[in-house]
Amino acid sequence: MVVRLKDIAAELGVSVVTVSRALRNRPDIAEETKAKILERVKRLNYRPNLTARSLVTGRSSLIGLVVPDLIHPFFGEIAKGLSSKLREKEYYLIVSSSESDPQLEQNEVEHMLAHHLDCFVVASCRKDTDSLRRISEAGVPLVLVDRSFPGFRGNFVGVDDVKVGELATEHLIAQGSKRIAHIRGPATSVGNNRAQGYRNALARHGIAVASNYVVACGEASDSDGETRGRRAMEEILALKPRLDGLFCFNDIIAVGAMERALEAGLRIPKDMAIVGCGNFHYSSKLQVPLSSVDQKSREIGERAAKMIMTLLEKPPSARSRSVILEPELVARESSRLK
Amino acid sequence: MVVRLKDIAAELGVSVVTVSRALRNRPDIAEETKAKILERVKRLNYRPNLTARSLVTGRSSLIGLVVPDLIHPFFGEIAKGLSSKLREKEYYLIVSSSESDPQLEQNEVEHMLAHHLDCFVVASCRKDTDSLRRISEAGVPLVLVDRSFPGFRGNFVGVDDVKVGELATEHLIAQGSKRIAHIRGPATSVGNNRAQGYRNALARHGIAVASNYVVACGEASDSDGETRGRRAMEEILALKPRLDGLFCFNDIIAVGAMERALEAGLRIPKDMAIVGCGNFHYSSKLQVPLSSVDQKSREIGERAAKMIMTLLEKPPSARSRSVILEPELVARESSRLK
DNA sequence: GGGATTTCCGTTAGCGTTTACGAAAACCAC
DNA sequence: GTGGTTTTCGTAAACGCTAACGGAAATCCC
Repeated sequence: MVVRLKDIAAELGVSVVTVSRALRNRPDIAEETKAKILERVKRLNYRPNLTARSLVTGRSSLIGLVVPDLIHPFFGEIAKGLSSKLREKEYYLIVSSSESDPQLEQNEVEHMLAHHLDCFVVASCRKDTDSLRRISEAGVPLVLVDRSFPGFRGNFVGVDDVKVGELATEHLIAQGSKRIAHIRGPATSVGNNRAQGYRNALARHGIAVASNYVVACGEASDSDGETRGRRAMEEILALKPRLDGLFCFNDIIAVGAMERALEAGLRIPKDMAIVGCGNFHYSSKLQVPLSSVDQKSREIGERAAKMIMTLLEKPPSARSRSVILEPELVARESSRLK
Repeated sequence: MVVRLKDIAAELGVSVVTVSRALRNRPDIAEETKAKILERVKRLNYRPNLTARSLVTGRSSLIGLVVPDLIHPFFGEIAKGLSSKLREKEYYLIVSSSESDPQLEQNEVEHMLAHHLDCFVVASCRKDTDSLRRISEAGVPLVLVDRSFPGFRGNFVGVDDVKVGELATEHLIAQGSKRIAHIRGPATSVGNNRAQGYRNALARHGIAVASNYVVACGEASDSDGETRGRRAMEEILALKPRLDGLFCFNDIIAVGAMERALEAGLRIPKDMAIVGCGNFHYSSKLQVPLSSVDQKSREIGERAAKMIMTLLEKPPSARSRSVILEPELVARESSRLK
């Protein structure tokens, strides 16, 4: 049924190894026999069994991607960027969603380890670095995306999240907002850094940071991000005097918050200017087009792919590399006051 | 470094096969030795090398998913549904995006075949069935999702697209629209069936179908779906007398069309009621919340997963199975006239 | 208590490929 | 031509695991 090296070898009266050599373009084979073999290979539509190859070479051509959510446009973009670059080198992506469940993430990593992947790309949803450590212990290269872990040395590709917070907040200040709230994300590097950026910007402009201006909305997982945004907005609406600016951890939360604010009769941006983060492709089509800080998701995927390829092709270096991309503000109606 | 069957066997003074038996819970092993082995396995954190296992069993625990676009919420949902169900049986998903490029799809299928996947799930973007045929010839089970091919017998999971067109159009008629346009999709089963449903509904209500009421927008790939929607709307705006209803092939196109219509000064739904398809999660948040026919994307993924599991666990039956899900209309403001 | 089962475990072979090594053939210089 | 080098190919072993078989020990039955 399926053609093997052996079949081609038998047909041509050469050894299996010779065929293998022709296929991998090895130098120690005569041009003439190589041509003969390749012709037959093509005609029989032969494809090497990568499982067998993997077993002996120890390389699977498989890259594992673990993200909290496959639907989330941010991770979708990363997957797309990764996939398109990896394709060129015939690497394939095996994906898993942790559903923002730390235990599930750990399980998935454990299972994927059994497949002997060449590299892992992980946006971890864990508080600790247990799953990352397991990967490293297994000797598998690892690239973190989006979320870094202060205590964990490793390769990383992501955006400068402090800058994200600064950019958004500076923009709100520039537009004239005086009392600016922040609906913050979870206590990950991302959530912390964006909040830090928010505080930096306020401090730089001599604005005192009122602690009740920062509202936590818990794990901003994506199925209920909107609901969380709505709830957070209710807290904000209760504050006196009324706030006039808001920076949200991400666009999903911003959507929920904005909806709630509109329901409460606020005019956006006149009564409250809002900036989100993520610049999801639908953000421009909303009831009030949402200003957002672009996280360069596509580029994160592409740069991660590039990093993987050097990781796998160069001799393994102990040094870990970081790529920190610059975020970019996309101003739309939700914050356009001037 | 990494633990192998051999290591455990040596440590315990038993044969490799015995350890293998304990791991796979085979009957022909004493409870006592099994317990002893499993304890050691756990302590050493052993995981079987699935590559090696795959080579001998011929089963990889890997399912291939080929879709036109990873960002598209529809396919994202399918991937999520698939992944969550497959996880239970420890199958993993290896994904590839064809970027709506038929040649690329063919290449990707060809490459993935080399990985000896247990099953393929494909939403093909080809006009012919060449890539599907290659999969079948290789003896790999195949489940088509979303798009079926009239000439091709095979397993299928999707929504009843004729019904989709009927549902949308009937709804517009019920809302009082008299002259209803359709921005149709590509000439695939999906595009054709939805257009057919549109015509069915009109015919059923004795409304003549004007051929220039149906506007083709070409390959509705997703990066430029909006632009295509805008362009199609321009054609529609040029028609006299002005149309008052529109059914769009999908929500992305609908977004573009709607934007263009609003720019032209039309009020939606008053001047023109619009229904899209796909019920993307952001459709409800648009400038004018968009009515849409839900295609049950999540369920498609889950049902496909279920189908795969019976395909792989039952002895291979020659009969191919189809699961046709019922679409559901979600009416929102863009079509609410009464 | 002897033959037939049953239970348990080991030996052998093989999955399809690559790596390492060695040998034959061809070529070379003098 | 002889010795050495280069080119080209084949043989053997291995990757980590499982399937198939067979044999020894324990158990059973009457």
